[in-house]
Amino acid sequence: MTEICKVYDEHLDKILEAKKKLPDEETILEVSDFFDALGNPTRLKILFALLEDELCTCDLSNITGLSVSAISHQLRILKDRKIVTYRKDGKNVFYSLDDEHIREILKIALKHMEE
Amino acid sequence: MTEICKVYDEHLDKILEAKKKLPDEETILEVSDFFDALGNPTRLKILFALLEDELCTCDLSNITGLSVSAISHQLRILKDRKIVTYRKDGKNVFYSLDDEHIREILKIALKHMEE
DNA sequence: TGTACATTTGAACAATTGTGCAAATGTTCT
DNA sequence: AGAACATTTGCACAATTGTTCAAATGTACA
Repeated sequence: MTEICKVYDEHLDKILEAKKKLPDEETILEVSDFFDALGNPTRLKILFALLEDELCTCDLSNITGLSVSAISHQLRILKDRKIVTYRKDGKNVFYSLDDEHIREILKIALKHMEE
Repeated sequence: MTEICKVYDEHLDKILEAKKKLPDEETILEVSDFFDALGNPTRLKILFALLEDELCTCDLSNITGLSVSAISHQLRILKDRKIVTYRKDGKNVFYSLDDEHIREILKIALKHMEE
């Protein structure tokens, strides 16, 4: 921090309170990674497609119109961040949403946009 | 798309269904912008701090330990994306969360991390 | 009007990100 | 083993992002 800014006495309580209740750095970074994973059009298309049913890498490439490689790269990010899971079946790898929170958050976000 | 990938007959229905239900490009981009705004540690700190109470730019700089300028840049993004609102009071500008969806989503995300 | 201070803005720069390409790996079937 | 095809991976490169610094703008008050 380079600039200095006077602390108002009457703000002091609120500042201390906010500092105290702020989640710790590690949690902030985790939540940030989570939202960051959702904050990309390709990854969102993947997730919205998976709302219906599990799909393989190739299906997702078809649905999104992006290269299989691009989809695979993005799936890795979603997998690493525990947003999707997968099961292998022969040559195919089927991806699906990891849990109910994802579904819930996607729904709220869509609703948020409509207003 | 350069790579071509054979469409399985038995996947065809699921692909068409998913394509049909996918939100349109514009909506996808809006939702993506929304999550993208939440996917950054500095902006998250701002939002978590605002869960308690409205705060001015200077307060937020204190709480996060970042320069006033950095905070102001990030506040502009949150403001543009309708995630925070503000009211002016003399020399100060007080920011607060724009609506209940934000609060709800932040809470679910925190819960999601704990599991 | 001038001073003090809160906030915003624009330029610049390093760091990160998303994609395609080419090659590697995995799996099934003959 | 070899062919066929789904998937993953590493590299490269353009595009985007977050921060700082310096300057501009806004507001209150003497």
